[in-house]
Amino acid sequence: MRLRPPESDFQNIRSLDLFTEIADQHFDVLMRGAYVQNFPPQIELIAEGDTCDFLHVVLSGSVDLFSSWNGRETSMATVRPVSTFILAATVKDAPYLMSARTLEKSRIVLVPSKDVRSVFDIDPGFARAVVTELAQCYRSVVKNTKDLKLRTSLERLANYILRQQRRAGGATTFELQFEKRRLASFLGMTPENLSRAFKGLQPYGVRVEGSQFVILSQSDLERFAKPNPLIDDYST
Amino acid sequence: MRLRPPESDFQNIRSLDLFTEIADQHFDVLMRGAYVQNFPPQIELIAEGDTCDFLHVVLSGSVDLFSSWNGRETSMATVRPVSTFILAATVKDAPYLMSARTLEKSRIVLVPSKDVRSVFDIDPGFARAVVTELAQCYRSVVKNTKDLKLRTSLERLANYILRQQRRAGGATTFELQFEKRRLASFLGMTPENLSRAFKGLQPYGVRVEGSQFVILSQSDLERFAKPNPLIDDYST
DNA sequence: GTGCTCGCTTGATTTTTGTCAAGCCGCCAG
DNA sequence: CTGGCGGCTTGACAAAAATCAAGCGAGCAC
Repeated sequence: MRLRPPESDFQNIRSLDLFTEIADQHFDVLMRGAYVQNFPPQIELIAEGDTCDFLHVVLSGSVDLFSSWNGRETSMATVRPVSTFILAATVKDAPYLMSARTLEKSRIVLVPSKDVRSVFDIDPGFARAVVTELAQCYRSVVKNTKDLKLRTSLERLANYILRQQRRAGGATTFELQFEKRRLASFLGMTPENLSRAFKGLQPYGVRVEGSQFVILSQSDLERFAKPNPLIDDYST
Repeated sequence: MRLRPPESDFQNIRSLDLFTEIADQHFDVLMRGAYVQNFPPQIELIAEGDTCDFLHVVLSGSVDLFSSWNGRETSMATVRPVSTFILAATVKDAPYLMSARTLEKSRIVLVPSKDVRSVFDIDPGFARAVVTELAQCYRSVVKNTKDLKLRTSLERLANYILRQQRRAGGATTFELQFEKRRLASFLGMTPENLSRAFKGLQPYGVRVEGSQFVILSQSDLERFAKPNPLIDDYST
């Protein structure tokens, strides 16, 4: 089942921000120890608390990061191609704080954590990329915390819709990429409340039909949502 | 007002995890560009959205990191000596996501961000320390998010009390280091609800008198709080 | 087709949390 | 001492969110 990554995957991985500045021979070191694997949907890749043996790179498909406590569970983030996850656990050699499961059929590269750490120590370009990526991750979580603590669930949903619209290229119609129950969990609410929240946004020109979102009035929605780059712009 | 750090401060800064592995001459570079300053209480040091010119190091006193949106405000973290803040904005050269204000009279070192970035590129020991520190920060925020999303406010308070107890060396009696209103904000609740939550923990053996916390029954409190290292252990 | 599952929705209800208003109390200036 | 201020608490109430229960409807096995 486990295979060395073929040439075609190399290019995908190499094109990641994390690997653009790495020296060729160091990239080769990482890839020599790496495995690529195809997973079916709904497979638990890692469990929180486990020790961290591999940095994961999602080449295709998508992965849900989630956490549990006392019988409750919450979705923390969705990882889409091409990006990495659990970089922090990798560099700290600490246990995972989140579990991960495939949402759909996914192709994933596993790079041994100790290789990542040793290349970090000898390749300044890679070191800079790791620190930039980590800072990016940190800032994303901080933004998420601000979203959770400063906004009501209706405001979170409104801003989520605006962010997804931006990701979809600004179109007034776009698709939700996963189940509504997962969206509810990500936004910190119950599926029932998400249903009601969709209705609550109708007065601001939002229509939801199945997994299709339609924004009838951009200005009304934005006036209500009050998006802020220091919360909603995930690129900085 | 602005002064180069005197020798006595050097030792404090040098002893930070961030600077133990840095080469002497690189540490000197950072300190040559640095300023040390004493601030009175309640001074806003940085405002979210500002560009990041300095890495901040708290030598004494304490600093509150907080964020605002749409007229609301929430406390994100408290920084105590000796540690740094806004490392992520520094390495990314991106705008601050949080504002910072002194809680009490505080002594703070300001290290120019560009010096931090340039030393990062030439000093592998420092680079490793930066990435470790950032990973630590990231993991702390993830834990905080899990706390917020998986627990009720009463459970958050119970676990907060247990964490503070640990910080205080495990004693059954210890002091809250700041105002209750700030604790309420940090825990994501109103001051009124915090008051009621204190009462709600009385059946589990928690007594609050002024800023004094007394744990009458460790086991009852722990049975209710269900602390978990993947949320409550800030050292890993 | 029928019957089933599963995710989503809806309504009724309870629980939790926030808001508003008032009062208490320690602290400090005058 | 006295008065005022600010933080904390309390109670009554309103809003938000979770829970419970039922029903809908698309997809699928048979």
